[in-house]
Amino acid sequence: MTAPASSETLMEDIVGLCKRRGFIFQSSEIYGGYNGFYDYGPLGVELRNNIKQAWWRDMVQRRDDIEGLDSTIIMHPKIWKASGHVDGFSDPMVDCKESKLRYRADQLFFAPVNVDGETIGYVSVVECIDQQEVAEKAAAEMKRKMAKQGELGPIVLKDYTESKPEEHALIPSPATGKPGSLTEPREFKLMFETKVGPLADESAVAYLRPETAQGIFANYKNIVDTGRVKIPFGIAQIGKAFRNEITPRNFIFRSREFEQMEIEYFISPNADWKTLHREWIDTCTDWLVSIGLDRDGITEDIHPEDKLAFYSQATTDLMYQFPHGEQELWGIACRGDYDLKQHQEHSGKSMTIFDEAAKEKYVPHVIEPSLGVDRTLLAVLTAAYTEDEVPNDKGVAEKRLVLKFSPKIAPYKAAIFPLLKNKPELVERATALYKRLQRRWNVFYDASGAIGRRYRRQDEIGTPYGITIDFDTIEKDGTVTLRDRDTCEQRRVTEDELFKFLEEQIDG
RNA sequence: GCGGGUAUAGUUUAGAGGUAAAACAUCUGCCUUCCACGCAGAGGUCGUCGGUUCGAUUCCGUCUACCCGCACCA
Repeated sequence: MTAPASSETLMEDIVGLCKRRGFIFQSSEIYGGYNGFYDYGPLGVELRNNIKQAWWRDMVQRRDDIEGLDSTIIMHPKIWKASGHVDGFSDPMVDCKESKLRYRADQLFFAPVNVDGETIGYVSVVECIDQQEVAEKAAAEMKRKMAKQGELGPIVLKDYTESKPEEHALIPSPATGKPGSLTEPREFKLMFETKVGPLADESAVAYLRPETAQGIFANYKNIVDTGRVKIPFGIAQIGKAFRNEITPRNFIFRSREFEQMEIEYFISPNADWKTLHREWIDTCTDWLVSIGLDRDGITEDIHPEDKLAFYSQATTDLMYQFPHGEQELWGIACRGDYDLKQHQEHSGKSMTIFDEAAKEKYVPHVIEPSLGVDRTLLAVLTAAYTEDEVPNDKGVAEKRLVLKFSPKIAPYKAAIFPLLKNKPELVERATALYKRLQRRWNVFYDASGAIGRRYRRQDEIGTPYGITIDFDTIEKDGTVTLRDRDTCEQRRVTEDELFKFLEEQIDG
């Protein structure tokens, strides 16, 4: 009867619901919107905060081996030099206007073809293992086609970033083999730049962080020196990060301003990192299930060794079935000692730690579980979005839209209703209960309209429980009705039972 | 960035070269003893800028945003 959203839920349904109910708005909407930026409305900010709080509680506060951190968004530019982001995060790109293909300029190679010292044309090739061979074959082919006699000169491949402007019109596109369709190399800076201090010259250039991880590495020494930490231990951080994505797409899945929840978990270089990696993958999966994702919807994508980033020993992504397809949700990477070694080298400060248990000194290796808040929120919305049918007062089945959030992360935990608005004794009793509950949880009070309509409204924003004050409450035993969002079933409970129940469901 | 499509109330849509309509939602009032009840009221410079025209929300162009594909995503 119920169809868990996942694949058959259209992104548009979720976007529409988010707008209609005040979860997520497009940034700067009154000025026509701003590509890649989103704002969180009254319900969205509650959901988002609840996700972050659940993560912080489970990963930091309820663990003995992880410390928290909150570092700045703008840090010393040398950090990004050391991490490799300044060099690696801005790639000049070249487009082929004819084939619509795009190449990274440093992966597109070309060479002039010389016959008896005369340049008869150019060949180009996309970076590959046998690129020299491919280029030489193309050059020989060109010589043959042009029916040139003479000695073919050596083919010296250079990448496109080394090309001279006058050569651009002569270099063919690898896709078409014809010259003239390639654009000038254009820089796509993936880090946002700003200037720090009153002087706006080059020396003042600083970056908005493209990840929170480097703030952790930069503070590693501080925490080792002050935190009484012992290997293995982790440092966790939640914070905004910024990437000037070429194409932000798919709602909040890829945006230019986003928030990360990252842990750097430091281990001995001699540790069995494969086992520890596996443990982290399981911990992360369990956590996603605990906030309401379907375990069957989570799959593991193990990056093949030859495709790994240069710093990585192993990476496994937890994938989730989003409305736009199965996509990366949580990356769990074994980064070795690359980052700490880089900072040790660039800063000149020792990043070694003395391992009391093993009586040895080393730069620890690190496992990095890195999760996006916004992606998690989208996954939670996807998992929660459900259309089912419930009978109305005439017994006819009617469509119902319900967000089945886990009580832990639901924006409102419960809604309190007086059965009727025009009976002061009901309103008074309901208001009193509302005030009591509000001291502890984010709850909602609603007196207007038919009771059924009020239930449905709460269903659509994912409030797990409805509490109704009726005539039995004030005339008989003081019990209230507790209505379950997912089953629509009701039962009578005393106020004490109510508090105990909510405590178990929400804080448990 | 490229190609294609779209843009009308909070949402989903209708509409005609002559200053706009429906359903649902929202808010207010009345009514209502448990799953979208009923009645009365409230809301729009038709995405932006420009052009054609006596007159443009409608036709044309620019920009912006969104959707689909390609490419990109250390």
